[in-house]
Amino acid sequence: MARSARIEKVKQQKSYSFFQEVYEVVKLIPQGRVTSYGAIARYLGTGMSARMVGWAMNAAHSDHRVPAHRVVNRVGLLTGKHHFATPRTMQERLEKEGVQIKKDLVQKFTDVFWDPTKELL
DNA sequence: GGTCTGACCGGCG
DNA sequence: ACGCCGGCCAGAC
Repeated sequence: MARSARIEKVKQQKSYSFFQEVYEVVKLIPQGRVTSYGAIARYLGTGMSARMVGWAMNAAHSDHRVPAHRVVNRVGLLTGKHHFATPRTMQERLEKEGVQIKKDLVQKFTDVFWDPTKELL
């Protein structure tokens, strides 16, 4: 097999498993709760690379089984709303689950926050 | 190769 | 919890 083809395969497998790990965690977020990119990153052991979790969400865009709207940034801001069908999709889905939002900010954030490192084993 | 850009985060003021 | 900064790392030029 050609060298470049092998590298491509490794990269695909790497990103595949990383995406899958992220998706599995996101799928476990209960309705009406939210978590943050950094919390997922810590849970997966990727530490400070929370950006990669956000990057993984871009790929999750196609997968409707992944409730990406339940992932916000560390202060409860809906930073990913522009990546949904419309800029209001994310907020509407959350409000339908009972999450209060004002000015793109999740209200009672500490109560609604779901930390995988604490809730999962 | 360098350089820039993010759905980010922790620390500091 | 506002604002800035340095760190993070994959992808696009």
